[in-house]
Amino acid sequence: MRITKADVIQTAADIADKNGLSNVSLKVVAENLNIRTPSLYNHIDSLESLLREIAHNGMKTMNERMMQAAIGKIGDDAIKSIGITYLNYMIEHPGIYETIQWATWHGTEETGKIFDNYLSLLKTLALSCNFNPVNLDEILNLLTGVLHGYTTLQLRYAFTKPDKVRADLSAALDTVLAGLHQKYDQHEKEHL
Amino acid sequence: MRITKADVIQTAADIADKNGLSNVSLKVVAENLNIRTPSLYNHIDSLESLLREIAHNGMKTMNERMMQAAIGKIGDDAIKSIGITYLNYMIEHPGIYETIQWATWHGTEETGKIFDNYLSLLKTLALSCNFNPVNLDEILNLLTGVLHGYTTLQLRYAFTKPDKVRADLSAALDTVLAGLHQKYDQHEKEHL
DNA sequence: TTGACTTTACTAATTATATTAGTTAAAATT
DNA sequence: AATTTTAACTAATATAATTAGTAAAGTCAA
Repeated sequence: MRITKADVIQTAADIADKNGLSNVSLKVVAENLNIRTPSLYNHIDSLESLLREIAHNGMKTMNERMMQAAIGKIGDDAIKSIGITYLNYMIEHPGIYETIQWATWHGTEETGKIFDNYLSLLKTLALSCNFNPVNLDEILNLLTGVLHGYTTLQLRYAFTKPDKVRADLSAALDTVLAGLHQKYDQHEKEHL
Repeated sequence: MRITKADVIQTAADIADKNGLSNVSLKVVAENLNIRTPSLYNHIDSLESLLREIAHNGMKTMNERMMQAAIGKIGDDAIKSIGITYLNYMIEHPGIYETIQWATWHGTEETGKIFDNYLSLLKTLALSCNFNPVNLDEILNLLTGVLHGYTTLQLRYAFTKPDKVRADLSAALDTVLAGLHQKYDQHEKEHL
């Protein structure tokens, strides 16, 4: 009967997934929780901060899932695996993903930190691809960019043809990785 | 003294660029135009539709600029050129770009049509790269994805180090194009 | 168990904004 | 010049976020 902060965030996230971010209002969240709107302020600071918390929760969950997905894998294989995991999360939680994009523009330090955790995972995996560490930043920028852009633009097809979109993402990552290997692969020193 | 629909959109777009999309309200737009809020309804249908018009205007302008930028160029050169143009627009008009992203989620048929024009330009240029036309869709999806994702994620650095971000985007596109060529280049028929 | 304290709910009131209705004057059109 | 359209206005309404102040229920130490 008593409501916790986690309940509030969860409920709001569910509404976002079902009806879109623009339909998340304190009024609707409160109704879903069977409390009055002002009571929400016992758990949150403002609507904005609630949205940010939805985004942060989502980002953290994605990070965890991607870490899980990378376990036991290295190189291109690992990169593609987390890419598919990223896409899958977005298909499952389009509203949360929309909120994450909102947070790109309305984020705080915390938002940046969670994003850095993601970068840090990608960095480890990129190193396992045998790329020259000197170019790591360029490589990360490209990988994060492709993932974000590709999944966002393909999301509208992802509900009707999820398998095709997944396969296409995999192919797209193959292409990008091919380019990266051609350009940044480290050659073993031949004569020492 | 009399205000036109174009004035309203322009004013709203300027506010978005200066203060961010979330600070675009009918109240503020009206104040900037020195009219009362309800008078705006002589020009627009709703706040939502105004935002959509900002996005559509911006997308059309980008399309025009990219077409200009592609004139006299083919192949990788042309692709990179429109990529830089895309990034430049975003740096100049972050608020409009934010609105375009909003329209990704709240778009109409019209939004789709304008996006198709962009795709159509990219398609022509991709064909001039000598890629196998069979794979055109995959190629377009990757190119649009990289452009959107890369620019979005790099925007925060783009104001302080625009030249670096531009150079990095160029390098990233080189990488992607290298991958695309390796995978999709058409081999001329050798014996006819 | 009781009493202090904290948490979380409530109602009532305030503020801000979008939107509608109805009106009028200027501009454009015939 | 008469008519129609356009675009401004004021006044009113609706909805949502937020604040203030209060009460009940839960927690915990003595």
